[in-house]
Amino acid sequence: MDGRDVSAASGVTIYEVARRAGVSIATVSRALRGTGPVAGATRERVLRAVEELRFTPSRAGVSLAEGRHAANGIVFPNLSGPYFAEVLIGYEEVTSELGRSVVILSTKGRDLSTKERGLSVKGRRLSAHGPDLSLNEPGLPGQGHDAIRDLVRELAGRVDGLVVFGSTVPDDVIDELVASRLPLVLISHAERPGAVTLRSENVSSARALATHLLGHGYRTFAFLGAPYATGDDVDLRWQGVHEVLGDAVQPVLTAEYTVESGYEAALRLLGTRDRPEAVICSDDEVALGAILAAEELGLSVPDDVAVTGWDDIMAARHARPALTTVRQPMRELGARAARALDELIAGASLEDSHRTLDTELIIRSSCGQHPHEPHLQELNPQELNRQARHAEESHPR
Amino acid sequence: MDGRDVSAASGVTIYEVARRAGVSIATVSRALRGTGPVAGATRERVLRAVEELRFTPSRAGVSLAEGRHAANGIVFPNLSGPYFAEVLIGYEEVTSELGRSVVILSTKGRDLSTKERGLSVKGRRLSAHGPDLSLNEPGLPGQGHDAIRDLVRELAGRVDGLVVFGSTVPDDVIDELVASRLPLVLISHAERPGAVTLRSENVSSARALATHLLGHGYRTFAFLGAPYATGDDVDLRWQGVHEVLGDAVQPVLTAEYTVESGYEAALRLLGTRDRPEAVICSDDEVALGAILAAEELGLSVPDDVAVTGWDDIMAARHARPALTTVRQPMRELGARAARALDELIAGASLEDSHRTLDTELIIRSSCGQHPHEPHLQELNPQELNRQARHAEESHPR
DNA sequence: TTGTACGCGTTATCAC
DNA sequence: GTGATAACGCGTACAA
Repeated sequence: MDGRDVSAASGVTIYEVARRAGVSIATVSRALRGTGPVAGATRERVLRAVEELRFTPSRAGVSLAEGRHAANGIVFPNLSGPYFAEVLIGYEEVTSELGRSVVILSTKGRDLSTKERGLSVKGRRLSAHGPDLSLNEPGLPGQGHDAIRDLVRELAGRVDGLVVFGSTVPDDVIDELVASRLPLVLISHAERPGAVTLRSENVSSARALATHLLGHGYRTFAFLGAPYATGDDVDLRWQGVHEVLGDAVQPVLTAEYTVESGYEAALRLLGTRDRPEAVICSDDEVALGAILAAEELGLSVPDDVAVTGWDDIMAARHARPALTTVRQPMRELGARAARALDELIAGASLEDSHRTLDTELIIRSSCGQHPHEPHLQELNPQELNRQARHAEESHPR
Repeated sequence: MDGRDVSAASGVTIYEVARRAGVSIATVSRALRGTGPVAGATRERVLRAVEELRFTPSRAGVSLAEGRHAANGIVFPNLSGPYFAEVLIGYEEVTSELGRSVVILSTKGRDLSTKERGLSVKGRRLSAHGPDLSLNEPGLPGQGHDAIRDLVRELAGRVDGLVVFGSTVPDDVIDELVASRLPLVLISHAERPGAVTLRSENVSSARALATHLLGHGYRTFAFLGAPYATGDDVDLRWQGVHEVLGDAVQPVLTAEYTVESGYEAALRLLGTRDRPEAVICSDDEVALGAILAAEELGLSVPDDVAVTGWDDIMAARHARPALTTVRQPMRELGARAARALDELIAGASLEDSHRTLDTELIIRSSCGQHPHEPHLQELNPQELNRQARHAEESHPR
């Protein structure tokens, strides 16, 4: 407990350096950060003293004096699975390139509690069936809510700006952050006045995907996923799909966005005689689970049932059958969020900027043999002409 | 650039709260942190003022005054692939539970440059063949080295302690950290005086794995991996394998520990007529790549060639064939590192503590039909009795 | 070119 | 129970 050394754990202060170099602390500071003039000889002495004493400026001292942290934060729900990790990679890379540290916060299973979960169908909401969706230990309502609020406040206090994934932080906490004028970028969150939002496109990609499946001749569908809040990615994907397929698609909820959850839900869904011809999954991990379930049930994908994913994670290409999916630029999402945040911090008033990144429909074999385009046209001409952008196995990056 | 508000971006200071509540800043501080006595009525007024002004103590001010950051750091090479992400999950969870923030630093492709890469065979080193292993843009030697040093110093300056993965930070930088008396935990790094190290067991697990494969009757082997520094995990795995198999195992280097790298290297390795009967991979991702390569070449796994991995990532269980591997407790590794670091920060002098976590040999189908134990015994009795701990598909966690 | 002195926002030690 | 006030380590006008 001699921990009174916030200065890089070395305890050496600028005063000691100054004394050793025979100058004032102002000169040391100038010599070190190149602000203001310093005579060559003086600089030499200072640098030598710094070297000998292994001086590193105390981060807390610098932050206090500079009025900034030189650190940015990011809030995500978890790191299991490739999606958030990929976004984080892009975010960390750019942020660190900009000379700022990265502070992370995972909200894990902490419940937002005030939200109702389900899929919205034209205003109404379908409640979840299947396993109990309360992933948390039973407790007072709002418990996780308050815990998250505290954690986010703590984080907000030590960074110059924050990136927050949709559905990880209660909206009133978001509002609080906006009100505090903390530079804020929301990823995959409904647009919000005062905050910059960024996401990959969902609705029209979903329409294109659904249309493609119609072209295969499928007529009964299930949408497999665990949607959370209105306006989040999966909710939008559902909307796009539902728009094209109407009552032909049936929503089925999983507990989480994981392989295991997808497997379990698909096992139930495909175990019945009136199983759908195609299962559109909220994301690749759920889809991989669905493929496993089909295999378990002795069903062939895509002959007995077609399966599609979303994201185009690494495993999607390596799955058997290779997974038809919608590729979204995960790393770029993180990278762009980092840059937008940096601009905000620099003072840019790009508030109320809402950017959407393009996606790409990746047709592989899990949705069946690819019919000729002309055939597709017969089914839904105008829809197809507007959207469908495909790519056969064009390598990412 | 009105950024002079390091206090949670709100700009409200303890002085304003004090004035509004009609008390001194000392009382505000006491009321807020429960140190020292405060009259009930006074406390009420203070708390109300805090609420009304939305006051949050400036993190920089607190850090300076308290002499600590309430944040811990972690340095890893990258986040692509499940391994480091899983360790980070465990680390973040415990650290955040302990009330501390998590600052991350990814060294990415930055080269340590002074290291020679290869596999050590009884003192000698085999240089890498295959693709050029310099993953970086050509540059001055030591360039990445210095970049990492600066980044690590920066990180070290804003945390109370650091967890560092082996082979991500040059040894002299590690020594510098140790010398600065910054609480430090090294994961999968050779033991180092003054630093706590933590890792999963490698050598004897590798021996058990090799022994198991011998039991299958295989007689020619390849060890597929991209070893980096002496004493890192893969180096130890190689040592264990080599100890049992001797000249029957041939080391083959990949460019990275990724599916792609494993695929490419395995494609070359298995494309020849004298391909090994079994490929022992440094980790699951490389192994998944090897399986893909075999498939590409029309070879059956395990009938034509056996493949094993290491780690037991999620995909290992779902691969086809399911991957025989060595399970290591990735999340627990991160969690334990966090706890050890916390103890160090709290003042515990568990320096020179070197803990090794147990692993578990997971036999699945990628190494062939499982022969009866008695048969194994005939081959290498004493070796087996000492080590082999198997488990058939016992679910992790 | 260099030094002095103040401010950054808290915590904590004393007196009162 | 409460209030001055001295650290904490650094950046930077301003003066010299």
